[in-house]
Amino acid sequence: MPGREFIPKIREKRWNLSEELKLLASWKEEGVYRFNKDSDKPIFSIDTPPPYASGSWHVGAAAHYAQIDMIARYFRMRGYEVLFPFGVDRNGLPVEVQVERKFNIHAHEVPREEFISLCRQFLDETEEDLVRIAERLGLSADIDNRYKTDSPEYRALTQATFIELWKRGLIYEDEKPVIWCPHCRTTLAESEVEYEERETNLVYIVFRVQEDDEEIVVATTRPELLCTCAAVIFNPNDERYQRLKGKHAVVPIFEQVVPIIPHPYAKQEFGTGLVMVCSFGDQSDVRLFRELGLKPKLAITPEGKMNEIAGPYEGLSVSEARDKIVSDLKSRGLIVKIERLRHRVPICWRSKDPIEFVSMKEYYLRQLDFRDELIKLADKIEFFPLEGKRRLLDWINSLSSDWPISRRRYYGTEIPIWYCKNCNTPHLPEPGKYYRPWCDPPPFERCSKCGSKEFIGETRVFDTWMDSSISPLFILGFMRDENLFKRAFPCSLRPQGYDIVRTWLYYTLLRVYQLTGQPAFRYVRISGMGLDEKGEAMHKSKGNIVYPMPILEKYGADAFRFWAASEAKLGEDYRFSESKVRAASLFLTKLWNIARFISSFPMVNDSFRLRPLDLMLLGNLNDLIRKCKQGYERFDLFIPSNEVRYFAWNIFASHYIEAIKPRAYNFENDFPIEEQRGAWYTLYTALSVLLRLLAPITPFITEGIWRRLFSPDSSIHKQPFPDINPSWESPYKELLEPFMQFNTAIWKYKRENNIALNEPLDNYVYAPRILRPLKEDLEAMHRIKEIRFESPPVERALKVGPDIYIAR
RNA sequence: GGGCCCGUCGUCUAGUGGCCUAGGACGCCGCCCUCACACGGCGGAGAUCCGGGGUUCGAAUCCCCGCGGGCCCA
Repeated sequence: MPGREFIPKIREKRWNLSEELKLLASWKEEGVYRFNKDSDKPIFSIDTPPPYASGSWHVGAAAHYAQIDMIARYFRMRGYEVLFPFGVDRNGLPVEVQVERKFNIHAHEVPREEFISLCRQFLDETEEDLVRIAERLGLSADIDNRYKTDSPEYRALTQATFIELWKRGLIYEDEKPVIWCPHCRTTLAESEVEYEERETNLVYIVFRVQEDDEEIVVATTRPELLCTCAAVIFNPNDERYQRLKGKHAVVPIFEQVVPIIPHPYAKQEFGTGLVMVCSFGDQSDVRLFRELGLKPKLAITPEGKMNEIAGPYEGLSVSEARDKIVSDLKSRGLIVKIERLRHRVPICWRSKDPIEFVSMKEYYLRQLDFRDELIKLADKIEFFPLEGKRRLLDWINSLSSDWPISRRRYYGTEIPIWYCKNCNTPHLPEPGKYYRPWCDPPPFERCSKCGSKEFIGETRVFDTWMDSSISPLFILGFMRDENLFKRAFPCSLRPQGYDIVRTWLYYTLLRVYQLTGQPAFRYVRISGMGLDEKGEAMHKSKGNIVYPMPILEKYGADAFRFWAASEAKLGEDYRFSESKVRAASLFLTKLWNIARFISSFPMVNDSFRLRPLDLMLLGNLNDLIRKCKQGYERFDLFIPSNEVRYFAWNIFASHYIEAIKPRAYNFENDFPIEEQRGAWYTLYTALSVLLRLLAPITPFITEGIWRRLFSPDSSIHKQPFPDINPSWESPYKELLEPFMQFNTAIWKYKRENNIALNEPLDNYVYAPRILRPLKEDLEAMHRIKEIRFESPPVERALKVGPDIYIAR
């Protein structure tokens, strides 16, 4: 029985998943991925999105982090010192909303300390969950030293940057109508507003024209705002209402007299074509008031109730007032009709309650002045894919007000200001420490203006994006480690989803530009969203979240990671599919068995001679390296994962390995020993390349094979990424296609004629001349009596493939 | 209402004017334990390239008009 002499060094028939856990432990121990800030290597830094600790990851999010890890690993193999931090975002409204729901409380009804500690507890629990998944995924990030955006160090930096911007005059306080969430009781930024289709009533209300007592009908979705109505408008092209121009309308119930004005905002098809302008039903009301020079009256309190301006409706909630006023109008016969209407309602991104406009004194960060500069700045950053930049520019162009950065909430970074109790002058402390003005003693002796010794601490906190938007500065040591910062800034890569371009990306570019005058990043990678098996977004409320842990336990991190790499073209949404994870694990088994086969032979480095068949493979291996590198460099893992899978399985295993078996075993001594060694050399060389091409994507199994076959003591993750080898280039490269076609043709013929693949083929086979250099290999591989490279005898030849014939 | 993006087998995708009677992977069907692998091999079915019109000797690929989906702004 042949084969006895060659026993595979790898005994197991497949990769054992429990080895993943052992490797995790040994990597940790060996510190394979540790960042050395004193290294001479160029630094590649990644501004990893700090996951928000208010919920666990679903498979889509886990896939995103796995992708980022692959990029980190690639650049490490390319010789960069990779700064791959891991942070957890813990500030802001989202956690407060969750805690309020969980304990059924309202933040403003509980002592502040108590509420904060409930938030912290909640965050600690979910954070633990995130960390477990991150570790199991094999993220080569510095998870143990993870940063938290609510740590004193981080918050001190947020405050320090605020103090800096304050000094530069970029912060101002202003009382004006703000976007307000009555549920969260806080101001919101434009970016925190979402829109949702909802059904409401469109109420047709009778107004009287003051000049001639004519009755006109105005349609509105916000009848409770009648008391703030300041004008009625119609479209300048609307023939029906030209006669009203310059006249005045009397608002029912409240009897205020308002001008009737032609304005293009009024759509002729909407309602009656007459629209009332109130302060404020929506954003366009705000604009119209400004444009028409009207004086706003705000009738809604921060609690979402009507105030004294609403007269008899004072104290009612918005929706109660709406019902009440409709029934009052009805009893006076002032309602013509009520229609159901579906329209887009602006809502709070967290509580999903409709937003209102209330007048509030808030701090603002100037951003409108920076629009042109930011648009120019975007050109200095490379976007992958390019479309991500469009989203950013669209958003910058649509900004209409400065950024309100103060929030009347509790779980956030405190605004570091004390006010003189006597003259109210704001005092800012020295940057560098973490300040809590609502409970800390003021760090001032006396007021710089009036000398008073008493101060009142600010109670508001920052919009959480004030924290998140300095993440690249934080990780690079801004204001804390100037050496590192000088070397590493701008940050190399920002990876993120397209859903937070207008928030995280925009605010980061704005703030980093204001603080440093430079683009925050060299590259921005914008990925798509992970969807469930049906292609729908995963939401807790929808109950369709697929959690990663069970998948990781069942198929292993490598299979999951391979799926994450191979499923989504960069920038496109991707669906989760368990069967594709399983398919990925099948490929890993295939890879394992390729290695197992190769491990039957000794690794050789000399006394070998390559045959054309070997050069054919190696030449194509060069092309593969080229393609993979290009993919990695565009941060697109889809390319290397699919290219390597195809090459390893459908070229290397199916065709090359099958073809060199007779030579690698060489039981009949058909080949000189140097050529046998040539096959061994090629097998190991190809495997080494394939493993290293895949190492960033599937770090576990590649490491497992690497340590068994190549180097027991040193990690594959410390190896250089494969380079093109010029000596592998040869014209034999072109033989690959015809070679595979030839094999397919013979296999098919044998099968159709009930000849086992290992049985001899006692016919002459005619093949295209180009294959002549492979004659001996092909004859041995298929056990063909003889291959001829000439025209076949027409009458007795059976065509089995392109230019391939079998003589009968 | 305006702007931008997208639309290829059931699913994910290749494709950037001729190599496409559209390639691969998963899934599906049939046959086969061939000495690395049955978590394997071989073969098969499966796409009028969203619809319509045009440019061109030639279009999935370029242009126009629809339809559908997404995002942003009104």
